[in-house]
Amino acid sequence: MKTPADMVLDYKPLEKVVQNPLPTQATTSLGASGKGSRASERGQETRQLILEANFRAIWKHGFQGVRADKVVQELGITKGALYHYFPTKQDLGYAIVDELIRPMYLKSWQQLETADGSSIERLSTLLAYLGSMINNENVTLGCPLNNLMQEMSPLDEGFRIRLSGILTTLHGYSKRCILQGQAEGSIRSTLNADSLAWMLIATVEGGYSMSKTMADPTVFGMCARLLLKTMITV
Amino acid sequence: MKTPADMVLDYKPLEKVVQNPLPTQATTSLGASGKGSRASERGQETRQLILEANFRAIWKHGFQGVRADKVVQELGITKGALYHYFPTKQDLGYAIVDELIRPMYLKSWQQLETADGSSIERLSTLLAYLGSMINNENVTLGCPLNNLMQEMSPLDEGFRIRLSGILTTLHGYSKRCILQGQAEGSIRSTLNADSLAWMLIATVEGGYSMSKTMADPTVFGMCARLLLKTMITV
DNA sequence: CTTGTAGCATACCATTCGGTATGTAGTTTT
DNA sequence: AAAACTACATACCGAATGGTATGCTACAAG
Repeated sequence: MKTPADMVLDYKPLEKVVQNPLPTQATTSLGASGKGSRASERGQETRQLILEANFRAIWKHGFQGVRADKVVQELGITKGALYHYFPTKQDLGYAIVDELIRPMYLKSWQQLETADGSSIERLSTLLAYLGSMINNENVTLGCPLNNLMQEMSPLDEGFRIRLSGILTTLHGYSKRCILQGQAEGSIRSTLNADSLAWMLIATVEGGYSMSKTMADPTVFGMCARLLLKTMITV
Repeated sequence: MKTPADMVLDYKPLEKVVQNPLPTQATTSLGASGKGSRASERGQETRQLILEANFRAIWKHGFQGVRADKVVQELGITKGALYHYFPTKQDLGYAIVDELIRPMYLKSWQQLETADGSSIERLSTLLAYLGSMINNENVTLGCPLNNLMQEMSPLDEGFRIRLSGILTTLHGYSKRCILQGQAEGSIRSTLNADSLAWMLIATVEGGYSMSKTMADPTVFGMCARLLLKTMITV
């Protein structure tokens, strides 16, 4: 019989969150953009292409390593379009965090509260899903959130605030899921829920980090499986 | 009475590993440098200054973000000296990993094998020591090793190999310490030692990462204390 | 004492980076 | 239909980046 800990590596991805990580278009600061007009539709499409291409570039090269004009050039777009939508590179970076990275992570971690099953099952499903995101091609790219945290937190307070906001939200989802699990009796209640929630996120991000540098997707799975095992009531 | 888990935050740093992280000068590629000569002594001193100043700069700005000539300028050294010792920026980066970062981490983690006390005490001491490295001034700088892993692993295989080598060594220390603890009966023997060793490193690095972005040194302590608690025999 | 060489300093250089200024075709508003 | 505005394209620009070329001094070896 399978324990929840065993489930971790059995999981098969059901959704393509990463491929289409945008729930709804965030409202831009354009005050009077026509709502259904052709031009603004095409414009938003271009804007979106710029965002997504630069997201992938940042994933690999880091924010400082990205040359935004070269990135858009490969889309057949020129600097004109780039600086039309994003006056500075910083604006582009903030938009990528707000409109791509944040929704992406909230969507997957929110399932700790909203999905079916027991707390420990939801945790197991999340960890399995996160593990399934890693493959041999992208393993050395690591976790986009973690990458950006490492690079930008000491350099730009705007980035740090945005990223810590995401972490705080993930921590909230995790903590409430853990508390529920402790009430259900599936999670050891001697473990402080607040600390355990931080440790969950830390182990996930750390596991990604290990897999990334070891160029070995299995390291994440080992961490995730063991983390789950240590949480479960003995 | 204090449990090992409580010890984590009680620790007071005994050694200044970071301030003087260099055990012995690594042999350079200089074939025929006089052993005790004045000139080469001064030369090695300059080389060392360049290494350490750039280490600190990389810690904050990342490897790509560092302008090595500006860094040495603040030491009153010019580009001539810099490029005399390090033909390219990459050479400088590799030297910093090999001669500063690697010895620094090996020295602290090796105590998992060499220090006195039970396995769980040595683990507790290490985690406490690592936690004591974080203060309000440097919290947003994070862990130099983790920073470099995140930034450089996907970009430069030379960096990745060096950094994964460090991780492998830390994993070895950890695993043997854990196995010994399981033999002693202080660490839960139902936990796979290999996986647990990875999880230890992942949680440490992840904890640093969380503290860094949250700009809150206590997060690391929460993760470390709880990690220890989940390992101990119940 | 000459010759070589380590240990720098100074000046120069091509490329790149992030950004600006300007033009213009199409679209929307009035 | 005129005016205004959006959505780009093109060309240009100053500063920074990473590096090179050269020269000069002190010391060490032969």
